[in-house]
Amino acid sequence: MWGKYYSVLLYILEKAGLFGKLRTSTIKLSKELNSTQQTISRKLIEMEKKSLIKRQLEANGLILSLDEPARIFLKKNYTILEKVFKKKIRILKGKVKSGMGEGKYYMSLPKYQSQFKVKLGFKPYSGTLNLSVKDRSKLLEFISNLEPILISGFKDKERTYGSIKCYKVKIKDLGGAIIIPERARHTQDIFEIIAPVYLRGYYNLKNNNILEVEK
Amino acid sequence: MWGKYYSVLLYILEKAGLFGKLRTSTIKLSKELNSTQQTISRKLIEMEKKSLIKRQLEANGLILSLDEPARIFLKKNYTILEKVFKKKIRILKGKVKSGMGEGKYYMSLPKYQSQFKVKLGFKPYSGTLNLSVKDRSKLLEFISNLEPILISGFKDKERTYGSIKCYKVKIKDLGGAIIIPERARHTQDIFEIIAPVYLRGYYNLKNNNILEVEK
DNA sequence: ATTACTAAGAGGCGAGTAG
DNA sequence: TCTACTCGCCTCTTAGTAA
Repeated sequence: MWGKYYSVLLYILEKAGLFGKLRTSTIKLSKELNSTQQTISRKLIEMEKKSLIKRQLEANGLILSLDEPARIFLKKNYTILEKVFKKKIRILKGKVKSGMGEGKYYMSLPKYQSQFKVKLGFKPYSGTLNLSVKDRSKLLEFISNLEPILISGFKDKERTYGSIKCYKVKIKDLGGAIIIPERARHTQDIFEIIAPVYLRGYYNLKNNNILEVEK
Repeated sequence: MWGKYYSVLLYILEKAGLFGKLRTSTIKLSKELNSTQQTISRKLIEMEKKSLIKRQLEANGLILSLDEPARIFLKKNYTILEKVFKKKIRILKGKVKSGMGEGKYYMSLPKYQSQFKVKLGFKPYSGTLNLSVKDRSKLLEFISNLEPILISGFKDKERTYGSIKCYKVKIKDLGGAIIIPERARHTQDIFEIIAPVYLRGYYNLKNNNILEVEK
């Protein structure tokens, strides 16, 4: 609806707040918004006509403030964004699945192991537990506001071992981590977790049991 | 920067979340966003080229999801809006000023008095205290997230008495209210408060003393 | 210094329509 | 049905410039 004016509105909001006044000039605005003096001048006039802003000409520039319809418009935008960004998912449910044993192999490599111990604060059991989610987006959303811990990759004579991103989580009463190899097929809906113990044994897990991972 | 695509991005975000997928069609989108099928089709292609979205053609429509740059862009927008809308100002400072005695006259009118008692929960002292702020925007911002309580106006033989908006506040240890007559000169930087007692006497206030009004 | 008009060119929009 | 192309129309942008 007023998308054309959105960047200007947001700029005024940021600099002056909902009710404040902003001393500026069309030249300054054009630089800050990657536009031209002429375009800003015209837009401000249009916005004033549409009651989006109040505009006051001064000797060396102008004074701008938001008008009521713009305040309502921006608030509505905020409400939509807030719904998404404030929703903090605390729990991710996964279904226990069998892996192919690659996890066990990689976890056993000393160059990874030593980093895990230092960066995660525990010495992981030398194997991973595979969990599946309905949709990979669930996993991505869950980790999106977690701090990634980077385990660096390395080379030996034969091949290259990629780096791994870890996200610390709680698994029932244990501290553990979700691990995501940097270059892996990100297509499937399976992720791996590690913990100081053999999780399958420790919690007596069978395939297709549900396990909750918590922030 | 991507203002042109903002409404589409916001729509996908709202319907699918940051990582989710949205089954839709260009026709459906065009209706929801007040545009045309052609324009939406073109925009989606452009957005895909700019890596704003992922776009998957299906037999009867398409599947859309946000791509990383769009997630970052939307998050940045949210952060700016959040700073403004989350900032809850809890205290408003005002400087005590002399009024012209009109406050006392209006507050004494029984048709206002009875409403104050019922709607505010206290019987106000029959006078108002005038406070000035540096800038009226401070006042507007302060009351912007408070619930207005409407005191209706009335007529007698001689004239009309306008309605009044009240906002409950705390004044030190007292419950009181900011009162804003509906049709008053909104130009000046003075507002009035009422309380169950004569505030000037109760707190021994002199002109130009600072008084804090709290939510 | 400013703001803002003019005019020409760039680019977005949408009806018609193909696949 | 659906998506997406073409093309005429129209709006928006911006250099030049007046005030």
